[in-house]
Amino acid sequence: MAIFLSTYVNKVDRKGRVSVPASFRAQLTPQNQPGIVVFRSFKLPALEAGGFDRMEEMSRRLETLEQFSEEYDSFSALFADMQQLPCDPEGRIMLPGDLAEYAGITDSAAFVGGGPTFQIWQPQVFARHQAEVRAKAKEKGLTFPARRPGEGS
Amino acid sequence: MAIFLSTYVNKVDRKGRVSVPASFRAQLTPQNQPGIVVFRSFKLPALEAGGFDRMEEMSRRLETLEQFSEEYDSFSALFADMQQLPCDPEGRIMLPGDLAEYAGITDSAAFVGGGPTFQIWQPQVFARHQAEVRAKAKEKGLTFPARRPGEGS
DNA sequence: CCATGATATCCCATGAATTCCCAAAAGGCG
DNA sequence: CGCCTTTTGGGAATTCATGGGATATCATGG
Repeated sequence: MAIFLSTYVNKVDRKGRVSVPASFRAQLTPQNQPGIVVFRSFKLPALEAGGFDRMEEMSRRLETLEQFSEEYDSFSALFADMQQLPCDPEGRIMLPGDLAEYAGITDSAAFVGGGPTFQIWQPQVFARHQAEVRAKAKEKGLTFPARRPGEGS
Repeated sequence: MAIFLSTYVNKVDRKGRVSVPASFRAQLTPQNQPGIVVFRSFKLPALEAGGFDRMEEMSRRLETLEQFSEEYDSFSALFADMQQLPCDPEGRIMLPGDLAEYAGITDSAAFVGGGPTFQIWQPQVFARHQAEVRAKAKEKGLTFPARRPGEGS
């Protein structure tokens, strides 16, 4: 299973292209489908992304929900919002205008590893968000590795 | 299970490379991935580090949480701050500038064994920290956790 | 069905940063 | 005292991000 780590900030050129970090690409190439799949995050001003296999996984999970339930509908709506972005030979993607706009991305983009998936942010917006999350994590005392649920300190 | 013991101080050369202590490497080589995973400690001016397997475990645990839940988010945020640092053939890693800066590391780094993981410190900062911790432990008369029922030897 | 313009894709070039490779110092051990 | 492992150093080769020009693809209107 692919694992996306660390944060990389790359430039968006005037044609709207951005390099996907090489280490992310390395996680993606094993797939049959080249490129990434992206959709707008529910909660955050950012884009959720992953390999094609990740979306297949989400599709399988969706099937565990009851069809015609409200939950099912809202998640299946996610798939309507997804776009598959192919990589060019140099490993870049073209960020469609509507997605870039949603995330507020203009001249550079932060690729943020999140384990099995990753996100794409406007760098400064991410920096603020990251600071908040880090403060919370500190409160909660998350460590490396995080304590297992049930394994009280 | 890898166990990291003792403290080693190695030099950082002008390219930003440091040797990982040979005994640490010996603990890491059994893994498929050569190299270590590092992130900034929440509480301390130091870097937390471990083998790649630690991180895979985190990723697996993350998969057991519901995506888009708050718990999932704060957990996956840890990955954004982690960096996988591969070893070169001589057993060195490249310490990225932002991490080195966070720990105040410039020309030498202390690798501090911490059992299943280890830390990387600026040597003098670590010396002070070490002294404090020992003093506190003595004061409090710390005890070591007993074995839990049901856990393997 | 063709012409036209805009968009997207490919291909190559450049500079910077990283990684490899070889080799010398330093330290440990018999 | 000499051998072996480990650390350290630097030059060469490679990878990577980025930019621009040329070519292909698509949608639109005629």
